[in-house]
Amino acid sequence: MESKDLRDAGLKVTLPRVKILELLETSEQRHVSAEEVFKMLRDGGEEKIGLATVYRVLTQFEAAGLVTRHHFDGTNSVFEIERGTHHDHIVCVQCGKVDEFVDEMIELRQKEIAERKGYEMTDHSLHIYGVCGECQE
Amino acid sequence: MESKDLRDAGLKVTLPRVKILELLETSEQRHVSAEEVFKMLRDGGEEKIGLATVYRVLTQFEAAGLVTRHHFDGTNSVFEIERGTHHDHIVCVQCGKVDEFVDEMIELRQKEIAERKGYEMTDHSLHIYGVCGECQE
DNA sequence: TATAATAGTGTAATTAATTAACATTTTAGC
DNA sequence: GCTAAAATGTTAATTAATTACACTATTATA
Repeated sequence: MESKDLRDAGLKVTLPRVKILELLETSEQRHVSAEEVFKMLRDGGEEKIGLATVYRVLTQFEAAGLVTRHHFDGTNSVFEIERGTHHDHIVCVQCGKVDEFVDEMIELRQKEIAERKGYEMTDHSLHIYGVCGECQE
Repeated sequence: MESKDLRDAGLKVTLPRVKILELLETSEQRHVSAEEVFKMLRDGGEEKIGLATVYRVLTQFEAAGLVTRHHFDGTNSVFEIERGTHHDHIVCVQCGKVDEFVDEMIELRQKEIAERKGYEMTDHSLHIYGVCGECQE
């Protein structure tokens, strides 16, 4: 039930928020841009929700830890619903498909590097770009 | 001599290109945005070079392999002159300072991960975000 | 359940980064 | 030096994202 998650996040339960959260939870694509969310809402018959609201809601969700924002390559941000487990991404440069992975060794090395350089690490982002199996033909 | 590099890259030798390349080679900051390049040119007395030219030239340099484009966090792209050696970045979230590092272990693991997932790796980007020593006070 | 206080929304306008159009200028090879 | 092809500067257009603001909906509480 999405209303629970919203309330827990200290957000009022409103139609746009419920619909967007629902959409993020059920979407085929796990990584969607604000524009895409907007279009998907439209396609789902939700015609009254404005684009600005989508941006606002996604930003609030990010602040509340419900979603994570990624800047894959350049253009626009994509959002991903939070499932508690940290992971990095591997993105197909042809079709845009996104896979996920975790590598404890890499995680550890990063912490060490930050420390060695005198930084207090707050975050990191690792993206591998490549051509996925299907696009290799 | 910059003209040599430009010619080798198959680009005509023009004043904007020479100036921009020179600037990238001598700048204190190794990572600069197009706007910053533009301002630096202005400050250096080069008042006729337009912002659009700066963007164009930087994009051409990128295509020619003379510079690398990075998308640190969201907003705008920054460019870095190519020095042959690959490296990743650690960015201070307070002051924007950028340090560099290389870790062979991480490099290797990434290749393995891409392979395991069936991708032909073309590139990768690893950014560690944190608070640098100076900003920790 | 009614209601006031507060927060959220939609529309339209705005900003910031980047790109495109196009007339003019410059470069490189002859 | 001359000419074709490429590059530039100015200005306008795009794109992603944010803001202003009047209006509406939610929720705690009576």
